[in-house]
This record gives sequence, structure tokens and C-alpha cells, in this order.
Amino acid sequence: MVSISNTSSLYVNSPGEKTHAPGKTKIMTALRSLLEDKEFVSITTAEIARTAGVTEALIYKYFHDKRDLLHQVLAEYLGVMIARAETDVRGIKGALHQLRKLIWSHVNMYADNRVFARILLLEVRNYPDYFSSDAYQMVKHYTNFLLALIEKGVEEGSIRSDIPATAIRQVILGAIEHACLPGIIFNYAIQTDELSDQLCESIFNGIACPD
Amino acid sequence: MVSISNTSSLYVNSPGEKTHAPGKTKIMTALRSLLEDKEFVSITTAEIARTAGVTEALIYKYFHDKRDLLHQVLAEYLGVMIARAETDVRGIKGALHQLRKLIWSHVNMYADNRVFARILLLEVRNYPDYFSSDAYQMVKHYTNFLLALIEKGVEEGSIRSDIPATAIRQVILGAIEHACLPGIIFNYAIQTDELSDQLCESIFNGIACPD
Amino acid sequence: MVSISNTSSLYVNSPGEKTHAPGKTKIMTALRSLLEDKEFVSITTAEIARTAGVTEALIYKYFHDKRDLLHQVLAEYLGVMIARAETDVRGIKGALHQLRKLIWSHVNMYADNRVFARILLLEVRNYPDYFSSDAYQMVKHYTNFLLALIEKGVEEGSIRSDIPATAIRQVILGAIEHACLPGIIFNYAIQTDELSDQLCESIFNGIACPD
Amino acid sequence: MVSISNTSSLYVNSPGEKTHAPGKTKIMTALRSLLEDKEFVSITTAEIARTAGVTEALIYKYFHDKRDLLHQVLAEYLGVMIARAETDVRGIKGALHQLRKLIWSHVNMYADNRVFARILLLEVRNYPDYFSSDAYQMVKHYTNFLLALIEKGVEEGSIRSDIPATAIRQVILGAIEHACLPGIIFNYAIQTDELSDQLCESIFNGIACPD
DNA sequence: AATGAATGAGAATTCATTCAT
DNA sequence: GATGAATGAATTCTCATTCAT
Repeated sequence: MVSISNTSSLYVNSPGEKTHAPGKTKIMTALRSLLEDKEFVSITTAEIARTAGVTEALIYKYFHDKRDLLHQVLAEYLGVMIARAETDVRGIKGALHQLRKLIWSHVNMYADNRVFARILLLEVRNYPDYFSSDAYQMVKHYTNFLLALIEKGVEEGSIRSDIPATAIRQVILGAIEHACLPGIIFNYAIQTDELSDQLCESIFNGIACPD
Repeated sequence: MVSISNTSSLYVNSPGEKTHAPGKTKIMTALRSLLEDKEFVSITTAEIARTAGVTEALIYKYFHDKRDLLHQVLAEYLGVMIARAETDVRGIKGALHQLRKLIWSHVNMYADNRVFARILLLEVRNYPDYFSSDAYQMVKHYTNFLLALIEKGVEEGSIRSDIPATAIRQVILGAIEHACLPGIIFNYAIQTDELSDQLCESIFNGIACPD
Repeated sequence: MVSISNTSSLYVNSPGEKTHAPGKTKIMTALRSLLEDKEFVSITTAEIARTAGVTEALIYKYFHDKRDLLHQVLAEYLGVMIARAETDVRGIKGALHQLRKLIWSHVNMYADNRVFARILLLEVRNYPDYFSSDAYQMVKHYTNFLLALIEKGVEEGSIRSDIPATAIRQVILGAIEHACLPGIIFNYAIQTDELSDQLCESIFNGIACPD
Repeated sequence: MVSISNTSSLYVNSPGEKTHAPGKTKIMTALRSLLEDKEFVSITTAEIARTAGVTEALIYKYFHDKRDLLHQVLAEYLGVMIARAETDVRGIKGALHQLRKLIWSHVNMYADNRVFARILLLEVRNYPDYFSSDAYQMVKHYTNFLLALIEKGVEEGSIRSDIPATAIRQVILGAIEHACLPGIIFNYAIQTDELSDQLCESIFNGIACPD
């Protein structure tokens, strides 16, 4: 269980990524750290700068505005998430088993990275410029990856073909969200193994072909 | 299914009672209406006043501050909720059946009044002065009512006596919250009947005495 | 030592005055009472009304504005002061002895009525509309009375004629003020007898004719 | 007689020291200048900013709030006062002669710097956060310096040892205040030499040992 | 004689953002 | 690569005052 804390840099988790300028890193780390305790709107740029040990102006060297900073922090998490997801399903036979692993991996990501989950599920959605951000592109990349898995399952004959693959994807993502959200909001611990098992049971019940 | 929309006045102000101080009503209605679309923190007093068609200063004639306004809006909803709850369980025999009805009534209240649910579950909790508000007193009144029902069930022998009644109450309220929250946050429709059935099934499983 | 407290009505001291409407009296009494503890600028009309047990609007029935209220409260005190002064010097022989009594009376008025002293010495002077108020007319009446006394002394030959009577008046008033002010500001007790003796000694030294 | 007018910069900012942050200086100068004519409470931040030729927001970059600005202005004056006091007593033989000089220096400071005197004697005392300000620390530093002088006098045998040194200090400071206050409030000129002579005469009468 | 309802102007303070260096 | 100085627009809240009833 490798978490992305605000103290560890993310490079550990995303070795392929280019190293940021130290100032930029400090700023992103500062925001991550602040997001542990309060919501984005009530974090000020002054606070971020102070926490990072840089000046406010530097934020605007590296980020277009405060929300862009949030999006880049999110993107970093998403990079990790995608890399893990793609690794996690390798060496597993059968689309349904891969799907199970992916769901586990997704839940686990939320369980280990509250800040990430909160950004993705709560902070970012209401504001339209999110949908033109890089982060949003990465989310699309991820969901495409999930979609491809589902389609492979359909081809294989392990997933029902009478429901559109995109609808199945919707169910899966909705279910994960639904299950993790209260824990994220009220700071419960999320029991990855247990929760993802339950999820798979109820999801697979509806989408899998009986063998 | 009688909802408390922002256009209909709340029962509290309904005919029979002297509906004086139109300004106060307009302000509360305005806030309810704005809460449909955005969260409390990002609603400004200027916006509330504009929507209500009054001046900002008037807000402070009737409410101690912006959060007091929120609390009074919440209190109005709670008044309705409590009145309904107390009516709804009447004429029902057996604590467990009453409890089932109360759960239904609670879920139904959330289903019909998103704004209410959002205030109660998301807006109000983090701010300490909520806990000294009238609204909080009403919540306590409501949860006491629920507790009494549980205790009656214990006396009757229909609810287990080996779990403290207060713990049972906690489970019930937690379960309702857990089940309704995603719908409230993401604006899904909440299917009252279906959802409350599921809730009762899993809750009663744990708390009811086998007959 | 008869003080004008905020509880006793002033009529006791100024029997000839017409009785105010009860609301008006309540308002003036309220302001007097509030002035015991805080300065005029930081007393709000809402506070005055609340203390008086009337509505804010009523203030504007009886007073042109907040400062007018202050001026009328001051005028009431001045009425008492003038009445006393005129009484106090009666039955005393010799202008210099009358003057001594008047100084005593003046100091005594400050000693017993902090609120009065504060209004007169600290609150009203900076604001120009004071100088067109009735209160200011009363002050002029009082200082004319003092001037007349001095002139009588000059005529009598007990007060020097080589200094203009108005200059002498200036010295007397300045000295009283000078002596009482610290007590008024820092809430020392003012020892009327002792203080007025000292004042007379130093003043008379300069203005009296040697006999 | 070097006065600290609002046009001359204070020593603190004088050549030699790096006079950076012109905005901060402009704001402090602006407040000093406004305090010549009106009291602190009736000076608005907007007015200060306008006078300084900066925006209101800048005030809050350099000062915690409006009162902190006042305290920093006061502290600047106190810096000068302390420096002068410590210089002024040097080269003087005998604690009593030093004390006489210190009293003169103190009165002179008030005489030359009305604004300073007004802040110290009238504006800051009522507000509790003054007592946790740097300015208050400097006042304590100054009064400790005075106390040390008195104690030296006691040791020397030139000041009575049967009155506690702190009580003597109280008398001295009270007397200075008492003597200067009317002039400060009503804008009389303070005659430093004459006034400090009088003060010393009456004070020394009570505290000095007959030789 | 008194009130309830409402207001306009302005108060201090906050915050994301810009720009010359 | 980073900063110090400065800002404009907004935010919550206050207060003396008015007016129809």
C-alpha cells in the first residue's frame, strides 16, 4: 500500500515523469498538504505560498491561476493512477479478472489518497474550465482504458453484449464513487479489499455472462 | 409527495399564521433558491439581497449573520420534517413498523428537498456555531424522537435489548446518510420506496428480534 | 451633593422646566446612561433605542439626528447648571466672594456629573453644528453671567480693571477645565473643595486688587 | 528642538538604514498626517490610502489591521523618544539632575509631537490588543529606564528610600501626563522649559532627600 | 405618540492576480 | 528562476436615517 503523502514526492510513483523545477514542486506539495485539512476554496494563495516557502508571484509563473494549480496537482495523481492501473492488470488472464483488479486498484487509490479522491470527486467538477484541462484529458484516457477492457470482455464472451459497453462503464464508475464517497467526505477509513469485493459482486451480477 | 420548493412558502409561513415581515420571507426564499445551484460559501450576501429584491442591510435586521440565515432556513425545513415524522408514525402499530415508516419519511424528505439535505449533510457541520443554533436543537429533538421509538421497540420486545438504543440510532442515521449522500451530491434522483426498503432490510436484519 | 444620575429624572433639579413626553425622556435617559461607559461615537442608535425600550424611529420624532439628541441632553444639564449657579451666588456679598462660590459650583457640577463634563469638554466641540445648537446658546448665557460678575467686581474695585474682563473670564474657564480634565478622562475622583480652593488661590492672585 | 512632523521621515527610516517599501512609509506618514486633525476612530482606511496615494489593500500587506498600523506609528515615535531619553541623560552627574533632564525630555517630546502624545495618552489605552503590541513593550522599556534612574538615586542617597521606587515612578509619569494633557487635547502650546521646571519643583519636593 | 419595515452609504478586511526587476 | 511591491474588485457587516401606517 504505497500512498502519495504530501511529504513524499510523487516521482517515486511515476518514474517516467520529467522532474519539475523545485519551486513548482514545492507549490504543488504545499497545496496537497493543505488539502488534507481544508477545502480548496478556503485555501488562499498566500497560504499556499507561505506553506511552500515561496512568494505568491511564483505560483503565477508556473500555473495559469489557482484552479490550474489544482488541475495540475490532480493530473499528477492521475498519472500515478493510470500507470498503476495499466501495470496492475498485466499478467492477469481474462477480462473479468482484469476488471476486478482494476476496480480494486481504483478503490485502493481512493483509500490511500484522500486528497486525490476529494479533488476528483468534490472540488473539480463544478467549474467548467476543468473540462478543458489536461487533467480531464487524463481522466478520459483512464476511462477509455476501462472501456477497452470491457469491450475485450464482450469479445471474449465474458461480458454481456446486450448492454452498451459505455453504459457498463457508467455503472462501474458510479458504483465505485457511490461506495467511496461517504468515507471520503466523513473521513471514514475505506476497507479496500472488502469494499471492492462487494462492489464486484453486485456489479458482476448484472454484467457478467453466466458461464 | 409534497416538496418544499423555493417558490412555495413553507408551512411555517402558511395561511392561518400571520405572514408578516415579507422581507424576511423573501430573504429566506432567496437563499433556498440559490442553494439549488451553488454551495453556501459561494453565495454572496449581495446575491441573496438581489435575488430577494431587498437590500443587503435587511439581511442583518433579521439574521445575526450569513450563517444564521442558513440556520434559520434549515430550521424551517426541520420544522416540517419533525411535524411530518410525528404525524407519519401515528396510527401504525408496532415500533418496528413505525420505525420503518420513519425511515421512509426521512429518506422521502431528502428525496423531495435536495436543498434541505445539502444544508444538513454538507453545509452546516463544519462550522461550530451550528451547534449552538436553534436548528441543532431541532435536530436533537428529532433524534430524541427516533430514540424514543427505538426504546419503545426494546420494551415491546421487537428490538434487541443487548445493543444500546443510542448505538442503534447511530446505525440508522448513518445508514440513511450513507445511502442518500451520493444522490444528493451528484443530483441523482433518490427512489424513496426502493431505497428505504433496502435500508430497512439491512438495518432490521441486525437490530430486530426474530419472532 | 446632589448628582444627576441617569436614574433620577432631571426635573428635581430644574423644577421650572416643562415635562417631556415620556418617550423623549426615556431616550435622553438612555443616552445619559450609556455615556457613563462609552463615548458617544461608539454608541449606536439601536443601542439607545434598546436601552430606552423604544424603537429607533422614535428618536427621530424628537431629535433631528443623533447629535441633536446629544445636544439636548447637554442642554438639560446646562439648565441645571445655570439655575444652580444663579442661586448659588445669591446672598453672598462682594463680587470676589461670589466668584469664588461660582467656581466652586462649577467644579462641583463636573465632580458630580461626569457624563455632563465629558459631553461638554470632549464630545461636542469638534463638531460644528454644536455651535448652532440651543446648548451652545446656554453656554453663552452661562459665560455671560460669569462675565457680568467679573464686571461687577471691576466696578466694585475688587477686580483689576487693567485686564479686559473677557480675558479674565478666559483664564477662569481655562483653569477650571485644566484642573478637572484629567479626572474626567481617567476617572479620578475630583475633590471639589480642595480643587476649587487651589484654583481660586492661583486665579485671584493674578486678578484681584490688593486691598 | 527637532520635531517629527508628518513631512519629515522619522529617524528610523533615515539615511543609513535601507528605506525600502515606500508604500509602508507612505501609509504611516499618511496616518500621522491625518491624526493632526482628527481622531483615529473617525479616520477611515479609505482616507489613509487616499492620503498615502496607495490602495487600501496595501495597508493590510504591511499591517495586521488598522490598529496595528496605529501601534506601529506609535512604536516609531517611541523609538525616537527612547533614543533621545537615553542620550539626553548622558554626561549629567547625579540621578536627580538626570531625572530633571528626563522629565524635560519627556515634556519636550509631547510639546513637539502632538500626534505622538495624542496616540499615547488618548488613542491606544482603551483597546486591549495595545497591551500585546510592540509599542507597549517599548513603553515598558522606557518606564524601566526611568525606574532604574530612580533606583540609582535611591542608592546615591539623593532620592528617598522610604517610598517604593515604582510608586515614585507613578507619581512622575502621572504628573507629566496631568500637566500636558489639556494642552494636548485643546491644542495649547506646551512651554517645555516652564512646565518641566514647575513639575520638577513639585515632584522633587516630595521625593528628594534634603541635603 | 409610536412602530415595523426598509434602506443607502460606507466601514474594515480579503484575495487572486500582475508586473517590473 | 524568483521576488517585492502593489492592486482592483469583492466580501461581510454596520449604522444613522426615513417613511407609511
